[in-house]
Amino acid sequence: MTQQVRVRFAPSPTGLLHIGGARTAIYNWAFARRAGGVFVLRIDDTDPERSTPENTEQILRSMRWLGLDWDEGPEVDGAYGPYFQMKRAAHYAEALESLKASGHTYPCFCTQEELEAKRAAARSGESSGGYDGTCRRLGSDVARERIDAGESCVWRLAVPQDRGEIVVDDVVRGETVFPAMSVDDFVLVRSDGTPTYNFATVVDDAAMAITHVIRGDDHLSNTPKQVLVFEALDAAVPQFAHLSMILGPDGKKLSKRHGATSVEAFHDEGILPEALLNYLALLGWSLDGETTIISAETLQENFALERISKNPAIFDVEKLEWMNGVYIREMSPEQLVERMVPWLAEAGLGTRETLGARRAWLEELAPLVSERVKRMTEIAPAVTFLFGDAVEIDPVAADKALAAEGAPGVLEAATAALDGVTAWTAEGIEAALRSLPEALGMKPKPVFQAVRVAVTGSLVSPPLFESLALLDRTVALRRLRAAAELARSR
RNA sequence: GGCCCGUUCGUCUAGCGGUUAGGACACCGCCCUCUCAAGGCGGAGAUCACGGGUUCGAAUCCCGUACGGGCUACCA
Repeated sequence: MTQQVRVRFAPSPTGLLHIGGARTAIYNWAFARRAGGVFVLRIDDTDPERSTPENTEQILRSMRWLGLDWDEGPEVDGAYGPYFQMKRAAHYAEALESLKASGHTYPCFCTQEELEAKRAAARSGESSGGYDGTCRRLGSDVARERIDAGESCVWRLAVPQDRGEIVVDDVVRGETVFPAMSVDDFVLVRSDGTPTYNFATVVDDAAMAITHVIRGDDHLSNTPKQVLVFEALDAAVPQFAHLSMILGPDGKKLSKRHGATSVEAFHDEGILPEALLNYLALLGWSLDGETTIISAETLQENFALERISKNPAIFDVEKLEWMNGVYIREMSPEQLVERMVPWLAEAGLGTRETLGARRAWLEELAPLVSERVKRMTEIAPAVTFLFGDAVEIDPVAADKALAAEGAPGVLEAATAALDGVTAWTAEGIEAALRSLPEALGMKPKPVFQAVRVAVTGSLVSPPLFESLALLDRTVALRRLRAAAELARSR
């Protein structure tokens, strides 16, 4: 019998969903989908100091934006809830009781100061570090008395003395062996009664019947501890898969220093969710070594833990941008318009309503910009000249194209030619302007550059004829005349 | 310090005993061209971290070393 695959992504709401967490979530999600299993979202909010509801909201929003839907978790009821650790106190209490009954835990009365002293001694001396077991030797009667006397204590795991080696079966790393000696009697429950991470995680993973734990590399060293807790609880140990870290361009752990690291920041900076998902999926996993563009569907159908790479990966924004450009170019005009309207509105080029009323016009504009932008944020600046009457002419562009020899004549000729165009379409406009260079005895480039600067205000723009066609003829002519005036005055 | 993990073009990776070490981003050149892009074609770029083994044969297996990283909390 094969049991149902159940995986979980367990972010801590002490911050936003960042790139590393997002990738972990993607892998868990894809793995669950591929296996026809269940993807659980659990909020590990056991740090009351730093956890906030805003962060939780933010995380949920980022997950949804990326298209990572969960089967159980916040706002999605399931049979294994609640899905906030803060609401699971009863489970931890119950687990602690069972550990007390089986003798796998003991109370420790050592103070912070004593522990600090022990640690300092251990560092300078020989001992292997970790808790020295003072309270483990106390004897249950004495312990009982001190608890009854109201002395506060933590509960530590009594690591079996004869455990030998702990073998962690990791799909990514292979079998990793830890000497049980290297695991000390760590704290399960704090003196205030709250569980520590290594305890809560295991209690929940066991209670939620998690079959595969896919998480960051930084937890690999915690795994032997957790294996011991699973064993003490007499629970099945899940299959593990530890993912390498994502690093910044300098090879150091990714942080704010490296710029945007939260999923939300990428959204704000014009990255599409499908591109981020694609990029992250391939940062540490590969379909075949050839494929670079992969859809969420393909990912769900092909993701395999076995193809996760072991080495840490450096986050390369340039490649992400390239990928984002690919997705922008792949969109149909209708799709692109749908997606770019909010960005245009935000840039002040209209409201969603006024822009919505110009759908057909926007759909003609879309293909003109789609192949020259990498991020959604670049669209508005590239098409601003198509909105409004006048255009602001870039001084450098004016110097280069308008102050050039013959510019006034070019602009006058262009004005006349366009004035006579019968069909105001890209084709009609091109037909009218094509013959201009020859008629003026000039090379094509300076002629079209002068017109471009006059109409778009810039030396760089979408194709001239198509752009003109999207402008009102009167607006275009007015701009040409204004530029001619400007050119003459130079 | 102890215990773990990692190391193939600048970057992401393919490779799982025999390959001219493949692909993608970035870079360079050419073509296309009204600018910028996009696209097409081509190029440069990896003594597979280093040193020992095993083997007829090693990027691939084993052992060291170096470098990088993680854990070693009443953080997660």
